[in-house]
Amino acid sequence: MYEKGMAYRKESFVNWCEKCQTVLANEQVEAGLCWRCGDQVRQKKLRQWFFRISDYADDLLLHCDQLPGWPEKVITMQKNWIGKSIGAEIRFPIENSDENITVFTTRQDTVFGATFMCLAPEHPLVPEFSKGTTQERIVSEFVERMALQDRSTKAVESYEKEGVFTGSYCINPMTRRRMPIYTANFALMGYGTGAVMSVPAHDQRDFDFAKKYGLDIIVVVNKRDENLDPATMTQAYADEGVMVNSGQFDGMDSQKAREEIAAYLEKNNLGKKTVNFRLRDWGISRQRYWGAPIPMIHCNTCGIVPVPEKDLPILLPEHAALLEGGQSPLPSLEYFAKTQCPKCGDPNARRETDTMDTFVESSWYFERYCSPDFHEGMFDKKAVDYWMPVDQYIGGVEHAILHLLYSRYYTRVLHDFGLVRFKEPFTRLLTQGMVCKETVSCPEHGFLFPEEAEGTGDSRKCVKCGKPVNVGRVEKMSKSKRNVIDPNVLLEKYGADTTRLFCLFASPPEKDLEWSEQGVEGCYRFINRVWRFALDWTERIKDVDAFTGSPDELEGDLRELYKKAHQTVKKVTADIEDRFHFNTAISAVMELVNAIYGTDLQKISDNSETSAICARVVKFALESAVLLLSPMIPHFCEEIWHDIGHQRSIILEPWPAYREDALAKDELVIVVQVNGKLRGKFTVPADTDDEAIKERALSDDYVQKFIGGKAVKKVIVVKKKLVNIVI
RNA sequence: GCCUGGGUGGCGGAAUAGGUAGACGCAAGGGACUUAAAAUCCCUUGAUCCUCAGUGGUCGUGCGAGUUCAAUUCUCGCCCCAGGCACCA
Repeated sequence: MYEKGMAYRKESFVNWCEKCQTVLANEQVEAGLCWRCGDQVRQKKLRQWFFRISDYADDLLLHCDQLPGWPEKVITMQKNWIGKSIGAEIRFPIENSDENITVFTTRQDTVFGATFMCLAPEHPLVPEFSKGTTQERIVSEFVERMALQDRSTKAVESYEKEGVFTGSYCINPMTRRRMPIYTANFALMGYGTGAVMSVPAHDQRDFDFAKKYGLDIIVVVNKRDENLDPATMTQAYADEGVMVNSGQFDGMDSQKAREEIAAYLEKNNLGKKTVNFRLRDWGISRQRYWGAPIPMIHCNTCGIVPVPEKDLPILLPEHAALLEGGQSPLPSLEYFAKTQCPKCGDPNARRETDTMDTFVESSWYFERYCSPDFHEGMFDKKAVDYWMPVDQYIGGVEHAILHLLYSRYYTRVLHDFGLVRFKEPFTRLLTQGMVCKETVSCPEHGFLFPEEAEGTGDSRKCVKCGKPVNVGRVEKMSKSKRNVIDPNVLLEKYGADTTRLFCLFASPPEKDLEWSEQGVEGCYRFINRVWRFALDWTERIKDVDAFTGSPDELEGDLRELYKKAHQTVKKVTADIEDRFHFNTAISAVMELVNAIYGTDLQKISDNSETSAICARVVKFALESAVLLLSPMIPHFCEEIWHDIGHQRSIILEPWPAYREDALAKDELVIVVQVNGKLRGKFTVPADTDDEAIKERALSDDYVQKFIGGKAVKKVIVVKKKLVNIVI
């Protein structure tokens, strides 16, 4: 990737704790302080490795619409994350200089209204602009203060907008107006060019900023039916409208002006039309011990040299002594860090000691899984050609953006290297909801496992020190927050089948779930219910063939039971195949089992005429239930399967099929509404036509009571379901 | 703050193409069986109102509007909860 320009180094900022001598993750910074030692965290500039994912932004975006097997919400999130916006780059000449500031904007139509400029505090020009001016100290203090602030997107966007004048001016290329240059906390170095042309009349952020610092507001887009007045405006007008105060563009529609102004800028060499992405290049460097080493060598003579392919992979030394504080031991491990330059042979070359973000490995592990024992490269191409792409990928929604986007990107890289034949790694995607639970923490011992808090409810105490615990909000289970449950407790008490059934029955998989063990008893009872029935009937059914004929050969309760079994097969099949909704699949089987219990089988069985057919229908119903349950509670089903007369394992059985002629109901329940309110219901044979149903509904005594002699305005008949009488 | 979801009985959830809200299960209450308990089985269970206790009335799917003969489902506005926001992975 390095040789093809897909991996490169650049400077970027990290959260640095001086006391712990380590880089902190955003979640490890709490209110600007280190979560371990409470020391001030500051932004430190480091030279780090990046992957050029931005080269693939357009392709990743384009193919979002070619993933029909992915949930819509994930597609939307990825599109928004990539954040393609079409706009223009505009160059603003700096006063008393030959240099320009380039900005990116999607609203070049408002350029005539730009009255000041804002640069990100990290922008390299900021110190230059203030140098030698009265603002120099104020600016450097501001920049220094910003360096102490959390600069994550989340934090930056929640700060109150503030900034300081740098002491310099630039010139609006369209109006020749002198624009003060500010540095402001809402300008992001990572987006666009790190500079924002501020148009307070038509951007809320700029409006707030201008009001705060008394900067000029000029209206350049009027509402179509109203003239805006900067003096009375209480908020920015960001919508489309009619151009004013914009020279030759006056009177034009703002949408059209956007095109025209872009063309004008380009023609007059003041800027150009351009596309910008929100997606930033992927920083893969980690200054940590655990992680795959980045296989690069720094040589004093040759510069950066990749480790030759024959020496890959570079393995992490597994027994390094950990250092005081939190820094990685790799740079100080001479046997690891010191190496020979593969190019010039210099024995004093140094290995790169940054390791890779673990997202790198999770971006291609699925390819590796196709040939885990392969030693001649990343993976065996033949195996990958055979197995990949993944037909059905399953993962938590928390991965909807990063992991899934990185995997899509990395697959493209492999594709462009000719290593794989596809661009998209996952054909169908199911994003599971998260299992959530409240967090519990002790003022002294931090986050506690649930079993480390004794007592009940809010009066729980820490088992280590007896102090009352703080019960936090419900959030996704995680190792770091310790709000986790050990499945072994359930496994020991109820066994694997009950535990599996319970987890599947609790809710559909894509939904978040707050963990609770209420209901596990019911699953245990259900399994036992099936077991008892099978046991009761084993002798009568183990040597007969299950009935599989037409329902017309049956009558009464047996016919009903037989149909119910077929209907259940259809429902369960659809629930699992189309929706992955195991909870409703299980309730359908529960209904079938209830129907089996609810049929007076003893009576039918005792009658010598019906006894034989009864055993065969019972066998079909029970077998259907067991087959349908077998993916969910396999051990239990295997055992019953043998008990009721089968030699071969149930896992070798095909999935049950249903008969179309056994699905149709013999009778329909028709609901009657008067003005949309339920007023009655009746049963008709399934082949009754709409007209007859309508007559029956209108003549119903009870319904007539509600019509009360009033004129019927309209009667709506919904096929096989409902009649609504409007009066 | 921005993006994406979600909100239905005491609880988990169902309603798959706008058409009977509450399937299935838990919990609770009552009963049967038992010397007793466990297990099992049966019944009741959204709220509320009623001199006609009924195949009863009214209300009810986070809140407020709207579209429709009909809205948990569609539209708009709001509230709350969760996930993501680029170094948790």
